[in-house]
This record gives sequence, structure tokens and C-alpha cells, in this order.
Amino acid sequence: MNEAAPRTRIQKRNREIILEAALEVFSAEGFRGATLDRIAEAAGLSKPNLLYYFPSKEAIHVALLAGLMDTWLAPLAGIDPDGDPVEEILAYVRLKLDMARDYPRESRLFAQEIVQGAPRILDQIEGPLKTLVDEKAAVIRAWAEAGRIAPLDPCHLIFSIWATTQHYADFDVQVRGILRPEGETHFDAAHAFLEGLFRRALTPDGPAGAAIR
Amino acid sequence: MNEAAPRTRIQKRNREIILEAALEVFSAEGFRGATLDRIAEAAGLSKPNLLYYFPSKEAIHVALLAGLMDTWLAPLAGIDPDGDPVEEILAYVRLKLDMARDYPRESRLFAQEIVQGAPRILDQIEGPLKTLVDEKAAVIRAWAEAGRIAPLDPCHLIFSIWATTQHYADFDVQVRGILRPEGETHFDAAHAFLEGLFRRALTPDGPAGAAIR
DNA sequence: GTCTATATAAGGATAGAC
DNA sequence: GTCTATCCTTATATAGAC
Repeated sequence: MNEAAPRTRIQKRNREIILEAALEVFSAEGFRGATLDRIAEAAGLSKPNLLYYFPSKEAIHVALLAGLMDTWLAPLAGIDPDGDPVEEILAYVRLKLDMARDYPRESRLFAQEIVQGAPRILDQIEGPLKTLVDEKAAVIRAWAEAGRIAPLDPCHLIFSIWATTQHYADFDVQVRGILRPEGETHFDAAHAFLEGLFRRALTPDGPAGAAIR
Repeated sequence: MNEAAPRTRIQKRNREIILEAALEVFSAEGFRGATLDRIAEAAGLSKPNLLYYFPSKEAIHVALLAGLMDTWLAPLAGIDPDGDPVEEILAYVRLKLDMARDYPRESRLFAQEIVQGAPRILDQIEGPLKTLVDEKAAVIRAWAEAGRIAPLDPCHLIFSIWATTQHYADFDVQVRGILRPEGETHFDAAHAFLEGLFRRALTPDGPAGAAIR
């Protein structure tokens, strides 16, 4: 059985079921905390059956991370060099916060992998991710040099967007614990806050350079 | 042996050695990924000797988190209601980023605990932490209502400060992977970037309310 | 393809000598 | 207080029937 190219329909389907279950368990418990028992239970399959589709627990984890990487980076890749600079970046912030709200498990999965030193995706970070960030950082830097946004370090801007948006997924319990008894509306407040934060940061100063302070 | 009140000097010392080793291992591997073997090795003690000082692996983890909590929250507690609003908050940002640089293991320890749902410190979050945040949020809200800082949601401001500063500790490998081949200087750049980001966010608009946009 | 049963190893915790 | 030896549970992975 070629792991990368499942042949039958049922193989494809079962691999997807397993990866969905694995996402649920790995994101909640971390790699070591997750057990094949719990993944099998979540998938509705037997443990040996899991290992019929994937050679090992680690292989499931790697397949999961690899399969999600492109989706996870799509919003950044979507920044359009020909768009309006401020609106492009603010749209990116919005999209990332939407992803934190709609796909918190994916966020936590990556977060735990990276906090632990990214043992299984370090090459992805230093390869494709770095390439993409370099590319978009160049776009943002050009915007800054043209005076179309405030002069900001592009990489640290990207980091700050990742940090502030993913925070709502990764530290969800803490956010809820502090905001309680607010309901689910805190994502609306977060949207408004981050829009204000980054719009102020990005908007170039007025002609006199005295607009702020 | 009362765990909370070690009697002899050697007990105190060994408990500290164990907690230091535990911080090293738990922060790198997470609670489940860490093993008593590795903690014992890092502490230079035998595994049963660890369990002479602490009743269980979990007890070590709990003692570690509890012992670090106050230190971890000290910078927020230090925000002075009588100080200059913008400078107080910027000083807090600076202090938090210094802590991310100087105490990354503590940051990663808390990060992993919270990402996994804070099973062992949920009461700390909903109790003392929430109380402290509520208190400081009230201070910040008063500043905003007095027009001494821009009108921002205090809780989301605090979240954004936590997120952006702790990011440099928690996602250190990713930051380094992307910034490579920059050396250790990226914390200076981060300081400058975050000072700019939050100063712009906090500074109240001019009299006409037209300073920005 | 899927299961039951099981091999094998790792890891938390204890017994008991010193 | 500290160690060696060991117990026992949990967990990954495999064997082999169906």
C-alpha cells in the first residue's frame, strides 16, 4: 500500500477519518499525550486497523501536519502585491482571526509542535515557510519604502499578526476564563480590536509627520 | 515530610534542584512527553529519590507551575495606576519581552499547559489571574475614558501584549528559522517593533480626532 | 480490510537494603 | 536520604484468524 497514493475509495475515506480523529486527539493532548487507543476510538476503528493505514503513530502525526500546512499558510500566500497595502494586510489579519475561530484544533496542533522545537516539521519551517515569508516580507517592505504604509519591520509585523490571532485559538481556555461571563461574542471584539491596532500601526503618518504623538 | 514546608536545608536545596530540572524537561517535552528518568538525569538524582521529595510526577508539575505563577504575573501586577498611562503600558510590554528572552522555559511551560486546556491550573486562571486582569483592565479602562490613552478594549489589549511578547519564547524555533541568518539581535528589533506598534495604538488622537486616517 | 490476541517496551511508582 | 531491584500499568506495534 503506497501511503502517498491510496488506490481505493475506501482507503481514501478511512485515511481521512483517521486524520480527522488524529487532529482531534493530537491537538488536545499533544503528540506524546495522545494514544492510538483514543485516536482509534475517535475514528470508530480498531487500533490495529489504524496501523493498517499508517505504519506508526508518528506517521499519522507527520501526515496530518504535512496535509494541513498548505491550508494553514494560504491566507499569507493570498496577500496581493497589487492590492491596497493597508487593506491587504488588514484582510489578512481578519482571515487569520477567522481561522483561529473556525479551526482552533489546527492552530493548537501547530502550536504544540513548534513549542516543542518542531521536531517533525523543522524542515518545513526553514524551507517553504521561510520562502513564503521572505517573499511577502519583500512585498511589505516595498510598500513601506514607497510610503504606502508606515515604516515597519515586515517580519515582526507578520509575527505580531500570527501571535495576536492564533492566541485566541491556542490560549482559548485562558481567554474564556478571563472574559467570562461573556459568551461567544469575544471574537467580534477581537476583530474590532485587532483592526484598530493594526490600522493604526500601518497607516502612514501625515505630511508633517506629526499626525501621531 | 510536609511538602509545603521542607524542614532541613538539604531538603530545600534538593527540591529546588528537582524543580529546576523539571522546568528544563517539562518545558521542552510537555507533561506527558517528559519522563521521570529524564528529570532525574537532569537533576543528577535517582528516580526513586525524586519520588522521595515529591509524591508523584504530577505533583512536581503542579509545584512547578504554582511556584512560578506569582513571578510570571509580577509585571502585570506592577502596572501603576498613578503612572503615565502610555509609559506604564509600554514599560509592561518591554518587561514582558525581556521575560520572554530571559525566561523562555517558563513561557513554554505555561503555554503548553494552557494549550492543552490548563487541566492543572484552570482554577488559578479563573481565580487569581482573572482577578488581577480585571483589576488592571479597570485601570486601563479609566485611562481610556479620561482620554489619556486611545479608547481600546483593555482585555484584548492585554491579550495582544501577552501574545506578541510570549510569541518570541514559545515559537522561538519558528522565529529563528525565518529570521536566519540573523543572530541574537532579533530581540532588539522586536523591542523596537512592539514599542512602535503599541505606542501608536495607545496614543490618543489629536484634538480634531483626525490624526489618523 | 478488519478484527482478537499478544509480544514487547517504556515509564510511574514501590520495596527494602544501606 | 539515597540507592538497586522490581512491580505493574499503559501503550506501541505485530501475528494471524476471518
